[in-house]
Formats: sequence, C-alpha cells, structure tokens
Amino acid sequence: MGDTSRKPANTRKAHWKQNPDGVKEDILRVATEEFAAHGLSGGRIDEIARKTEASKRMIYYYFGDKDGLYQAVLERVYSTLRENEDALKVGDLDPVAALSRLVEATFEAHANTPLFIRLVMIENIHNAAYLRRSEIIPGLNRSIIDKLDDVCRRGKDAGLFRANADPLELHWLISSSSFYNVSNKETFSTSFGDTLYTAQGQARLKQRVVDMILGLVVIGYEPPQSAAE
Amino acid sequence: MGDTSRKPANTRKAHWKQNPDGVKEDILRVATEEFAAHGLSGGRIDEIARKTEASKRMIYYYFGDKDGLYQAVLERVYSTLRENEDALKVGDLDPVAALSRLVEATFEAHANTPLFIRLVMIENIHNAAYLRRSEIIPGLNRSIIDKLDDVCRRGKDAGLFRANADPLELHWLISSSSFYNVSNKETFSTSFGDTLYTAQGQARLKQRVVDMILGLVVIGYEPPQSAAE
DNA sequence: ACATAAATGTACTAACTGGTACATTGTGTG
DNA sequence: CACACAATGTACCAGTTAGTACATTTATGT
Repeated sequence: MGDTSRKPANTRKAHWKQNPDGVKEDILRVATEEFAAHGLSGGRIDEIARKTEASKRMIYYYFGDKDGLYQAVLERVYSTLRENEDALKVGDLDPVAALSRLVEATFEAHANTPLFIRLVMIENIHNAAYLRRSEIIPGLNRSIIDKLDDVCRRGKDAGLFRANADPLELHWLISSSSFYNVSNKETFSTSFGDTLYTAQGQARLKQRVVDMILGLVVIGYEPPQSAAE
Repeated sequence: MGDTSRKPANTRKAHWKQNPDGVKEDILRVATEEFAAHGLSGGRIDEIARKTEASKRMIYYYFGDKDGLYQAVLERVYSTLRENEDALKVGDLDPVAALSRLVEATFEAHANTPLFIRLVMIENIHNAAYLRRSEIIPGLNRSIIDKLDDVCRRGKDAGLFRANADPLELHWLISSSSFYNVSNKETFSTSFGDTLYTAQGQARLKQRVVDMILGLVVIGYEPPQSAAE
C-alpha cells in the first residue's frame, strides 16, 4: 500500500479504535495545559482540539461545553493536590521535626506543580465560582488540616508549642508563602531581580519560611544561623 | 429642532466639550475595573466603551489597541502602589516598632486595594510580559526596599536584629502573606470556610504575620499572648 | 476670521470562536 | 449476523469582538 508512509506528520488513521477513557484523559491533559497557560477566557477550544489526538467534536461529547471542560480540569487538579497531601506522612516524627517537614513539603509541592498553582490563580480570578459549584471539592482539603492538628496537639502536649497555635491559621500562613513563591515569581523578579529565584535563593527562602513558622509556634525557638553570611 | 428631546435615556449631546485628559482618565478607570474583573482576554472593549462617557473610537485613539490599554492600566496601577508605599513614614519609630508598622501597613494596603491585587495576579498569568515591556516600571518599587533596608540597619546597629536579616527577603515574606490574603481569599474560604476572613479573623492573621516577621528578625522576640484564647 | 490640527461620533467589517448538524464507524449482545 | 448504541469524523454556522473608514465637530494660532 505505501499509504502509511505518505504523510508522516498527519497520520490520521483511516480506521480508529474506541478508547473513551484514553480520549477523556488526553483531552483533560491538554486542556489543563491550555487553561493554565491562558486562563478560561483565553484558552481556545480549537487549540485544545489541535493538540489532542481527539477532535473538537469529542470535547463537547464528553464535557458539554467550555465551562464543563474547565470544571473537569479544576476538579482533577484539586484531586491531585489532595492526593499529594495524603501521601505525606509525619506521624513518626517528633512535633518540631514534623512541623518543619510539613512546611518544607508544602513549599516544595507548590514549587513542583506550577501548572496547578496557575489554575488556582485563575480560579481565584473567577472568584472561585466553579470551585463552589463543584460537588466533589468541599472537604477535599481536609487532610492537611488534620495533619497540622495532630502535630499541634502533640506539640502542645509535650509542652513544646505555644497554646495559641492554630492548625487552620498555620495552614494559611504556610500556604501563603508557598503559593506566592510560585504565583508571583514573574512580577516579583521583574521588579526586584531574580536573586530569590536562583537555586540558592529558593533554598534560603524555604529555610526562612520554616524558621518563621517554627518561631511562631515553638516556644523559645532559635533559628539555625546560616553559615558564612 | 425637537431632536434633542426625543431620546431621554440616550442623551447624547449634540454639542460636546473637548476634554482629552478627562476622557483618558475615565477610560483608564473603567478599563481598570474591567480588566481586574475579567482579565485581559476576558475583558471586553465594547463593555469598557459602554461604561465610559467616551466612545470605543476614543479608546483606540488614545491607546492604540487592547494591549496598549491594558499596558496603560497596568502602569497606572504600579504607579499608584508606589505612591502608597512612598507615603509611609517609619523613620521616627524605633526599629522594632518600625518593622511592626511596615508589616501592618503592607497587610492593610493589600487588603484595601483588591482591584490592584487582581491586576497583578492577571499580569502573573501573563508571565509579567507587559510589565517587562514597560519602560516606567523597572526600579519603581525601590522605595519599600529602601525603607526595610534602613530599618534593618538601625535594628542591627542597636543590637536588636539578627545579623542575617535581609531587606529583600523580608519584603518577599511580608508581601507573600499580604498578597495571598487577598488573591486566594475565594478559593481558601471555599475550601476551609471564612473564619479567617471575618473582621476578627483578619485582625488575628495580621497579628500573626507581624509576630512571624518579628520572630524571624528580632533577637529573643516573644509574641504577645492573645487575651483569652 | 480662517486655516489647521486635535478630538469625537457613527457605522461598518473581517476574523475569530464556541458550538452544532449530520454522517459514519466501531462494539457489544441476542 | 443483525441490531442498537456508543464513539468518532467532517463540515459548517451564528454570534461575538477587536479594530477601522469616513465624516464631523471643537479648539487654537495667527
């Protein structure tokens, strides 16, 4: 036949296999990138279709409309974030080490998933309208609070933590720096240079955030002096 | 004759006054709201024209195209933010009080300008492409760093501050919480409730951020115990 | 006053973009 | 193997939206 050798770039199969789950997953993957890059209104369905193995037709077949696709992307992102949080175990560490680890892990998790951070940014631009509409999301982020609650309890019982340490507040404080580190990287480094965004800068920032949180929570905490500075 | 009395709702004046600066300012005001609400791609030129005293024609006359308008809005926002920072004086306070004041003022300034925060969020979605392209922006945010630098110097000279306190890092740390507080309000309260976004919650958060920063910088700092908790 | 330029109004268009109608192919089931 | 239904391909459309052509009005300098 020699048919397959004609158009190496555009090898549209004359015969195709049905693969609903694969197609859905492929669409979601591409859509996540597109929406993360350009936002909801800036994201182009045609562009998603182009980058997908599937066709535009299939996007509407599985997700209804643009909003439905965005909603699915958002829910998938939050689910993934939850799974990442669940995977973290600090139960066998002493309270101070556990808290320190939680802060580091949160900072690193944010830094490692810039795409997801962008989608949360975008969702905030929409005043969390789609997140609110979601049925699977509420209570999804419970586990990180539970972990902090456990650590706080253990720390207070051991007389190591201040009595007013609050899990929810702590989560907020830890998240704020971890999130901002990714979300505002571009404007910050444009205004102030990228010294904080080199490898050393990031390591130092992470340590500062740990020091800040421990200083707030741990009674009499003394931050380790950074060597030679 | 009798022409002007026909359409009371649409009282387009048969005679108009030229007012270039007023028109420009009016367009920028409306455009700021529109882009802050819907982003660059989501913002509608027609909608801006509708809400303006001027017509769509004038938008293009003064700002060239949509990107030009957005750029002008962005630059205006950054200029305003700079002016706010410049207005803050802490030179006559002792180092600890001065730092405390700087943190509080930053936290409050962010909380009071949600529109501007949204535009910075949006600019970050665009990877600061327009901010970089701007000629008036670089070095615009210098003054807050200078203030922190001055306070750090005085604190270290007085033996009150740790030697490794760094103005740029401090600015980053203070900004992160202050910014996140506004930028992620909607998704955070959707996931975790709005206890942190009540009046008391906000007051407590602000105090926590102050405590964190002072704990990081001031040698032997002890946070004031919140009453009855 | 008058020429000239700046400022504004009105109507229009070309392209983009979300969404759909209709036809076709694969797959499981009796 | 035939039938029903799920999955996919193709072509198309209608509304939206950034941007413009052309005409008109106001201010300004001399």
